[in-house]
Amino acid sequence: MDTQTASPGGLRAITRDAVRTHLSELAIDLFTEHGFDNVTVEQIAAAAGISARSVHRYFPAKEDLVVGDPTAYGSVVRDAFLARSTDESVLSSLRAAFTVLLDHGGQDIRGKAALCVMTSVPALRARNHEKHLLWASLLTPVVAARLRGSDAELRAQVLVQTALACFDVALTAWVVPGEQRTPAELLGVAFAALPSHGPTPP
Amino acid sequence: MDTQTASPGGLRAITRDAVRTHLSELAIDLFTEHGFDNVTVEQIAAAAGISARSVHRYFPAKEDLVVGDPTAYGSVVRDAFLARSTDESVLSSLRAAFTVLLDHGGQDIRGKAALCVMTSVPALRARNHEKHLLWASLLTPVVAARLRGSDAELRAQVLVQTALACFDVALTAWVVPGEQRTPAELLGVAFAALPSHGPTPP
DNA sequence: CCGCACTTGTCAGAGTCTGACAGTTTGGGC
DNA sequence: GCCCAAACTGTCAGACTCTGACAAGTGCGG
Repeated sequence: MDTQTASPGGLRAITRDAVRTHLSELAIDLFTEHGFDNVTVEQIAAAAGISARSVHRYFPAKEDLVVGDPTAYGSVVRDAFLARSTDESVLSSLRAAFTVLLDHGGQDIRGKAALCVMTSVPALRARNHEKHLLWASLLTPVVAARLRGSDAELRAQVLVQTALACFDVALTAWVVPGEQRTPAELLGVAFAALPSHGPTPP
Repeated sequence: MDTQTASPGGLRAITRDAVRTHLSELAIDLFTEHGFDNVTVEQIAAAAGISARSVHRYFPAKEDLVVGDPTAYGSVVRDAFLARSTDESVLSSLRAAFTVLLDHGGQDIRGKAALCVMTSVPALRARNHEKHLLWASLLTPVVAARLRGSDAELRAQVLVQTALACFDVALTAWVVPGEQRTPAELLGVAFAALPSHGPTPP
């Protein structure tokens, strides 16, 4: 039933996740070589030795092969935000929350290959943005709870979207050929571009 | 050849733009009534009295019937930004630039109906984000030219994306039923949610 | 008045995604 | 160890979006 996290109890869910990651890596390799639009789902299925119908059973859309499960890691960012002290500014807490995601993201961010494909195809960037919007719907309520004054909901949306923009820009800058810094460092540079919001926490 | 702007000299281009707006309004009405996914291109074509193939000649994708031409209004924002004084902060200039777009947008923003449909369907929100990314590619160079220090390109991307987030949040808040304020006022509230960037210009 | 460019309809096809059905495999309780 | 229900898979069929090619119609310009 619950396919979002590999519950350790279920043995079938483990193999399902294994097939998912295998299909994803296989597809990303094909996309990087021939281009996203020049690879059909049938070719991916043939390379994996299964039918095209089964590929759509694991991934509802072709773009999900690159973007991954939208529901994953959304609650991770929210919990990381809730764990921060309410003394620091909201943007500092958001910056820390997304840094946690970067450290935790060694699994979901399958190297630079997936990001390279994603940044080069508009349809994939759009799908990735949908995932970010889902994260925003989880983050906005908890952020609004820390704001005072009128229009808390609207201002929370602005702050969350701003943090997501920093996250996106940092990852986009990470995959350019000459770049040497880590994603966490680039995220710090991105947040530093915003107007002062207090000293950066340790 | 040049289909992006209705060059006043061409008489055929005028009718073409008229058909475009007519098709767009017609489609938005059908979408608001039956839902975006429950209306096929053939139904839109039948309602307009033309073939489905011709609809795709005016709009490359079905989503473009709601989103509109991505290339429009991109240069308007850029020129509005360039017209601002370099004394004020970059975010203030961006806020003023998008305010110009709101005043100018009586044509492109075809009432709240288009926005309502757009905000309710994830695929349309994604397509709209692609349009915003095209605007960002025009804005980022001129914004980076006003920044000093290292990583000007990256910091410019952050500021442009932040301004776009404010623009998006303001328009999304505008279409909620109870809202009374104008888009320009909501844009001011959105920018005010960011950390202080100097006094708001007149 | 006529040529020419633009527009339109029709046909055909590729590709994505979904539902239904039947056969097979496998996990887990007894 | 056995058996059943549940899950997985392949195959078939269909709807829909989008694209290219070709022929026919329309109106502007010289």
